[in-house]
Amino acid sequence: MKNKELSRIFAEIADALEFKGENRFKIIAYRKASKILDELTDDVEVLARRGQLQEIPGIGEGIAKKIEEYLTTRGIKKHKEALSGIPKDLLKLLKVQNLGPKTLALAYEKLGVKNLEDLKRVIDNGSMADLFRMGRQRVDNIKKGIEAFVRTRERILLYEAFEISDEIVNYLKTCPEVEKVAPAGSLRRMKETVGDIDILATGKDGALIIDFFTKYPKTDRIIASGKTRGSIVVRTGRDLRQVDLRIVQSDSYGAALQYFTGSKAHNIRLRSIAKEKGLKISEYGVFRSNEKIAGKSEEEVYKAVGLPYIPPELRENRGELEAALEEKLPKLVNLSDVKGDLHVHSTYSDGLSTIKETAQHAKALGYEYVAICDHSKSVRYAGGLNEDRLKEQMSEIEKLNDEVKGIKILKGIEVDILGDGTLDLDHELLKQLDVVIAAIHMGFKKNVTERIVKTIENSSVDIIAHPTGRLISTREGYDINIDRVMEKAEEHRKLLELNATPNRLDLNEVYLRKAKDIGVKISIGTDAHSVADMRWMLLGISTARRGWLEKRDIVNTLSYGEMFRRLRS
DNA sequence: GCCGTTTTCGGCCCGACTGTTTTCAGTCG
Repeated sequence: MKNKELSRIFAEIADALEFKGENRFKIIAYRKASKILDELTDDVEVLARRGQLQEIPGIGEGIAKKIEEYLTTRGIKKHKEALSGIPKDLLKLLKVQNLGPKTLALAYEKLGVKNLEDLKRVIDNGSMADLFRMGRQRVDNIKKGIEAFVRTRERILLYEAFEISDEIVNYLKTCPEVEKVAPAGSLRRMKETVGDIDILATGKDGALIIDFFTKYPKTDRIIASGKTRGSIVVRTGRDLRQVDLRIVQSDSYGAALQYFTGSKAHNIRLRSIAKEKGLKISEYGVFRSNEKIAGKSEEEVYKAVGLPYIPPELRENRGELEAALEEKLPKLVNLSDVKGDLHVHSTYSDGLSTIKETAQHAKALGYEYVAICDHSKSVRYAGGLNEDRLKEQMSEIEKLNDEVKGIKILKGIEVDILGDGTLDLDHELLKQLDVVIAAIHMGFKKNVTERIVKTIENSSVDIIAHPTGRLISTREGYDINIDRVMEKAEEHRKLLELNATPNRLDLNEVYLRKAKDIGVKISIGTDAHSVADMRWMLLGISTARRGWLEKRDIVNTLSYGEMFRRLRS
């Protein structure tokens, strides 16, 4: 698929045009096209062949032609033209905080800055500060931006962001001026990775709260501090991470929460809808001329615009506003709908908790069942089970099922898919298990689609684990034809896993939505290697919600009996 | 560059903070 390549090219065009001071709406259009292509599950080449490119909202005549140009000539003239006269590494510097396109262009034209090294040099030798409208302070801010640019990873995993934000939220709760405080931003939307951490608070004296905020013990430095907004950089282990706090009065809480939760694209679209109705939305409320008509709660804000409440996980401008207008929003699955975890490891392979501990923990979580799915023998580094060890485990589970009441322990395995698409444990033995999850852990580049298809056709298999094999921000995932896998899974009524491990979340939200459209059911498993990891179910459910999934799309929301019938059907 | 039951031209969300300025540009979210 050429989707990602094209996405990158349009992002580069946007950056280049921004640097050159082009019309900003044109830049927005290219950015939007880049995002669309990045999230598109259909092959852009197929759409182009069918002449359907312009059916995608945000792709018009100009961009469609450029996509076609790329597909036939392997290049885009506009891309080359936009980048011409710009040194290769210069645009990367747009990611440096406090250094925008205008300033960068000035530094390039007047001082010949071509890359990070040049930028550091002109800052240190003082020539940067002599530029028009610059000065010591602005240069100093750019210098801090460079430090962050070098030291901060782009985005962190959702659960890491949670840990940071929880601590700061709890700190803020100790401030007497603070009334309400809650995380917002991509964290509240439960996006798989989070950039900056956004927190919203209400209180009468904003300046006092911001001052308290900036005194947070792990503050590395203060970026901004005013009456309604503060911004600090906190030290989190080896990394630095920006945290923004916004303060509003409590009668604007809903409007502010809505606004700061985003996404940006969702808000822009929402405000356009409001504008069409003669309304104006800001973080302070919904206004008709100068009269405030809503703002206390998010429900109130959406209602004022004539919409039902839209859950944060859906707010990405991926059709949720249209669905809301038509009263067709999905009834999203909730954590409380989950009746069991279908992928947990034990001390038999590389897990840290015993089967008994796992069962008791599952019971405490309110589950009806938990599936013990340890690795199979070819995953040597994880102490995978051979046939004999698996039989031992099966009889222990049978014993424990008599001993531990109120929870069903399922006999399972995470069996390895070998290079030729066969499994590494005996077929007859697998047939005796309750749950068979099949997974690829080796040979990521070798005929992956064919191996998975063959596995789906294997009657002893119930679930395909982490179907794309991606590791968030470290590994791309297998070269896989996901359409073919989903169609086969649907045909054979097999389940695809939503693996809830923080750096997997595989299937991702985009593929989950596709699975739902195709009619493939999903099994959420935490892949827990200790009872504490079982809390990751929340990440799984959040990702499912971001993929528009409802209770009926997920098998482990079924009661034990129903779930078991579904596996055996 | 995209888009259109008021438009094929003229819009395109809205506001805070900072630093450099005597009224605003740049950056960010």
